[in-house]
Amino acid sequence: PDGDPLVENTRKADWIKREQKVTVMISNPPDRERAEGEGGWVEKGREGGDKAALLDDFRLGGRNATNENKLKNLYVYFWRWAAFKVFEQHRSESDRGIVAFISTAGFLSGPGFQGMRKYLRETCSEGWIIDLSPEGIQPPMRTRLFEGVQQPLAIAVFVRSGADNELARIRYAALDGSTREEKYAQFEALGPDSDQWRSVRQSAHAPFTPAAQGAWDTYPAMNDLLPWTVPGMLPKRTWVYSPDSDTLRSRWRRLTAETDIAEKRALFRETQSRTVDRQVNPLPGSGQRRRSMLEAGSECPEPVPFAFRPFDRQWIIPDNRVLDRCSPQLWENRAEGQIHIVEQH
DNA sequence: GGAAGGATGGCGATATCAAC
DNA sequence: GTTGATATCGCCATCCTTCC
Repeated sequence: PDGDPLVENTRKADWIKREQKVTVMISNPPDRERAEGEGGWVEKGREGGDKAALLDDFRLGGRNATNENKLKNLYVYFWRWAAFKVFEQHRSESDRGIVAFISTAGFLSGPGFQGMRKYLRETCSEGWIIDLSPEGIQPPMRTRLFEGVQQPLAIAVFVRSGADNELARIRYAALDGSTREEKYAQFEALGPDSDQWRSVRQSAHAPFTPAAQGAWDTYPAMNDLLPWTVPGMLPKRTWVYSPDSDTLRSRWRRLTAETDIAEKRALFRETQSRTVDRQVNPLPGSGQRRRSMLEAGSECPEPVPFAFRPFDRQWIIPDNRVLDRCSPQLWENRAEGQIHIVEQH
């Protein structure tokens, strides 16, 4: 109701968020992936408005669009809103501002965030990246600044000090202490003029990670030497591979002998793309007809050896009905004497 | 004194989404 | 139907406390 102090405060806060010029924004934005629909007008644009959604400025579209579902994350919505509020909304009054966020570090180098990096480089004059988790995903407990957070984290400070056409000059430093306390000590010692700062690559889409020292960048990339790559198989069920092939045959017999349909579905481990009754095209080169698991007999397709992991050779059931992603190109190029190189990601 | 069960951390696996 | 990346998910060994 009117007059309620909480309501009044909320109105004032909304007014500041909507109308007031904000020069400095400091925050630890919430993080949640798959947050489509929770970004309000930042994500979807205003209803009936003719302007595109703010988030579109973080998108490259085209071939990169397949990676850009990663932008549907609460922390990205907050980044985009903060950048609008500080750098864009009141540009005619003042062209200066600072956004300083601690958030997950995915935007530093993820391919889906190339458009976000381009925006920040083009909008800002300078940037500082403090990588809090150079260990990568799931750092050891003792080095985590927040114990419950398995994701890599980073502090990013971006400054716009006026209109210019130069890309932002960005520096990078990592806190690589082996304990939380060491990291805090490194952080305390870090200042704007410290000599730990390393320059970040200059091009608009490049990761916010340091440029290579020495000759590394002059070496040929893996894709230059081996231009043909395909993803490996992703069965989405663990029973289809095993270190020995007899285990696979007995599992197959157990599954095909099951007459209770609910039990059969459970044993099969159904997913969105593979169910016991779905008709599935055969693997390339197998010459079988399109059929479902319900028609399968007790005879297991002859297991074939495959590279489960580097240096870990196992056996797999070569049947597309049990493989969510069989990687058809891989099967098409399966031939006697063919050599495959496994690239770890 | 030993069984039971919760809490924790290590480790590898997998569900999920939209674009294509 | 296929694809890439992830403040996840799930299993399991270990440690610790509680209970009988």
